[in-house]
Amino acid sequence: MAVTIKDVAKMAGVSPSTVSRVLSNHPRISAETSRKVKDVMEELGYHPNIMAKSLVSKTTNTICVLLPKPAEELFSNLFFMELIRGIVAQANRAGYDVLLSSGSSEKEELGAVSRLLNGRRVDGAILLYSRKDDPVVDFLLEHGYPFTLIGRSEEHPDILTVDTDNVQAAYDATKHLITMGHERIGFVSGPPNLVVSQDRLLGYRLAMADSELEVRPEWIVEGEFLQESGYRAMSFIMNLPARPTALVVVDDMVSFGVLRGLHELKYKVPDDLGIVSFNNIPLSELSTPPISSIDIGIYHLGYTASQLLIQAIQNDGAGYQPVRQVIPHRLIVRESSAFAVPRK
Amino acid sequence: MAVTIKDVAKMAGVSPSTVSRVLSNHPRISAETSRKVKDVMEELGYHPNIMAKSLVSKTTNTICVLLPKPAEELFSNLFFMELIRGIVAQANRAGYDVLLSSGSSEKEELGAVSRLLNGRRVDGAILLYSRKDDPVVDFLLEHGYPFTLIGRSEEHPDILTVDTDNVQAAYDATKHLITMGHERIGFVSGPPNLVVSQDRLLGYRLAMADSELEVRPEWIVEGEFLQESGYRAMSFIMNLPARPTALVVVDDMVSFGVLRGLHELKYKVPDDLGIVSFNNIPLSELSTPPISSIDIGIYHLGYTASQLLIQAIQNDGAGYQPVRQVIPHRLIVRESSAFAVPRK
DNA sequence: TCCTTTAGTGAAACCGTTTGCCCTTATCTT
DNA sequence: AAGATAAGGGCAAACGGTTTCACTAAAGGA
Repeated sequence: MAVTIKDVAKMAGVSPSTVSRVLSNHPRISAETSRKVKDVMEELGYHPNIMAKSLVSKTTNTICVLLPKPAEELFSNLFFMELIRGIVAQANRAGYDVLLSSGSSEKEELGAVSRLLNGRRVDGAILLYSRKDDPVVDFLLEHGYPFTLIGRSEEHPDILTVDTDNVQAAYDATKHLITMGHERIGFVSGPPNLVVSQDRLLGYRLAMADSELEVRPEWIVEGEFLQESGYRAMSFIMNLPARPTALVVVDDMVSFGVLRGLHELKYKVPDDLGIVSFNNIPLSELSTPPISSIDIGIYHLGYTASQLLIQAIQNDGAGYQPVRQVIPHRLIVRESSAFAVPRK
Repeated sequence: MAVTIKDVAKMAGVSPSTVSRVLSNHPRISAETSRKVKDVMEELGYHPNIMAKSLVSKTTNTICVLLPKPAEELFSNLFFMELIRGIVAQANRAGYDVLLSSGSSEKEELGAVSRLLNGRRVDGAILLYSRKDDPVVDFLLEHGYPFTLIGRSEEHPDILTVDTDNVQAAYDATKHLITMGHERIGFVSGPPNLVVSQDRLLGYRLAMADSELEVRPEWIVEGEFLQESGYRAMSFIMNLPARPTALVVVDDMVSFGVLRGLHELKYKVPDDLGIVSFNNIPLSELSTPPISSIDIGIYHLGYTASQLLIQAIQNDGAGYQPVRQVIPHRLIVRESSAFAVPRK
């Protein structure tokens, strides 16, 4: 049987309340008593029971990270790993624990959220990315639970979010290729129902328009955030009669697919096709060739999401206003866009 | 104010005890009462308070994953991602939540473990890999907390572990290269104080000995589980007067480093250097060229670790005997070891 | 018909903390 | 010197469940 606050109290010759107050540094405890109690705690190896504490304080010092439904595959993406790493680092620093939760179906997903939040097991949640009409967002909003969304919600512009300026990022990426001498530039996009896909596509279009370059519809290919998509997009694009000399690719994983396909077909990067993509996951610099990528500060994104969530939790009710925080990005130029060899 | 068991009881015209029993499917509740109570729960939107439940049941239905100290870098390794993915999947299936915990220093690490276990916030822990003389292992053992170690402990052979037969795996990898016609084979190892490094090195030696092939000391290079190590190992080895024609590499991430270096120096894989490595992380097939790798079933490893831990928790005390479970591995042959071009 | 089972439920104690309120002393005020 | 104030602690009631025990009513046994 574990040693409780009462055991300490008895041994120190004080009441349980006093021990509790020592624990929370209550001002009305004399230095002497505090000393004495702490000694006893040490001696007995006392550790406060977190559950009991949570029960009465109605706060768990725990947040949860909700892995999106198709987590099974996506989870393999280093992107999420980095995100979680940032979240955990900041949460731990702030004295919070992080619970990981995934559901294999949408129903399960909602069930898990409901169990965790309604069951008062966690104080708030982080959503790793934004889908359209996300029922989880609706649920959280409806119940007034604190949460941070990584990304941007079209339906709910006024919730707590941490995001990249994806339009600008894509603009920058595209401009970079243009600067390197490319004129025929394609775009490999993600699922059209993800806000991030839309934003990046828009940025690409803006940059092309600004430079008065033509954008042919067949140069824009949609897919998933998976390498297979990149592979497919690549074969489609390389078979076009007038094919682009460079590609803006929505995600590094997708670029890996493109790269692999090109390698199989004996094409050279960047000579035959320049590439720049997004996210700059830790492996972007390790591929052959290393991929130029927009660094969106994934770790930082997670770190900030965690920070804001905890702030929201702690100021809940106190007229807390949700924020939309934008994390700056920057282009990392590597070999995949090294120099232009425009072909006519 | 959230709706409690008492509210339900009042509304349903029964006692709280009855509601509680309905919740836990107690056999001695009439179908009629059960029906009635459940309706009321539904109507009121009742959700049991998990903390309260934990307090009295002295069980949290939560396990924690302890990220090793230098997690900051290692965490970027897809290996851990896969592991965690497996752990979470199985835990959730068994009705357990997973808490992620990392400490930036060894002291913090132990503090975290102690807080979580002693504070009764989690029922058990999973250690992601085994270090020599791990103080965390000592702590857990000393207090009798259930835990699973992924890997193998030299000091404590009789604890619950899930592992790969790394000796055999390395043997297989090496034999494969030999079968492909290689005779001069080197080995890029990990930190010497990790059991896994030792075991794999041993397997390599055994295979070489079995085939009566020479192993030159300079063909064995130690490093970290990081790509930089691979890069360094590569440049060292390629500068040897009589260099190997193939390499067994202790981890895929390290192979990426090797690959990158070779690419920079315009060497071809597998023509100039055959490579086979371990773990088969999801990116192994995406590199250029794709890496032959021993698939150790990372996900499965995590899944099993979780499963065994939960078993141990549930049978704790009931004469539970720790197990050492070995997950089978298999070689995935890809381009990096495609066919031998032995050089004299 | 009377006694023992058995099924179904309620009462109350308890899990380990926190905290509002009250009660002592010791220290000031005037 | 006596009432007021302040400082330091203790009591007991929550927090939201679970579980032992006791109780009632119906059923079964002799």
